[in-house]
Amino acid sequence: MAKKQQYWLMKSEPGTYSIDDLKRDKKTMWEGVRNYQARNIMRDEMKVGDQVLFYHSSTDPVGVAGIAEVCSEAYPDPHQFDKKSKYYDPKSKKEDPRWMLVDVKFVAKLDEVLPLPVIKANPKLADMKLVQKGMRLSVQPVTSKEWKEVMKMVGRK
DNA sequence: GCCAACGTTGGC
DNA sequence: GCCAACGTTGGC
Repeated sequence: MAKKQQYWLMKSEPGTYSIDDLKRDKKTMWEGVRNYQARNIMRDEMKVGDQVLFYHSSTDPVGVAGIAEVCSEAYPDPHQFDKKSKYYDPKSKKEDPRWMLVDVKFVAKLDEVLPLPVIKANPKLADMKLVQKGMRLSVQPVTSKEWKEVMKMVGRK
């Protein structure tokens, strides 16, 4: 069976890690996710080759800043065992890690951020998880329809 | 910086 | 297992 192309949206505060950082690094561990739903998506659903909208939160302007691609299977977030890390989790055991992550690689930086209000103003994107009230998940699914519409809006095929 | 919405923790 | 208190997220 042919593998179906999957799409996601991942949020990051550019002060912590921006699309420019990813462009420089080429590839990064998506560390520090401490939310079970987001973890479950990374652990159970993400596949190498999945396409990712790289979203900048808590900044100006807020919105989609670039495109990335999942480039590893899920594995334990090493920071959860590092006492000095702010992502340290004393309740996580080496033999039973609580937090998983994937690696993500740089694909493209948008010429301009696609701002959240513009996304909200597009009726075709009204069902996007991102624009739902109270939606705070930092890793969330995007449908192929939504992906295509976003690509159209940013002038990519 | 504010605050609404949500998730997690812990007492009972 | 309930739920109040607390912490975090994230838009504005």
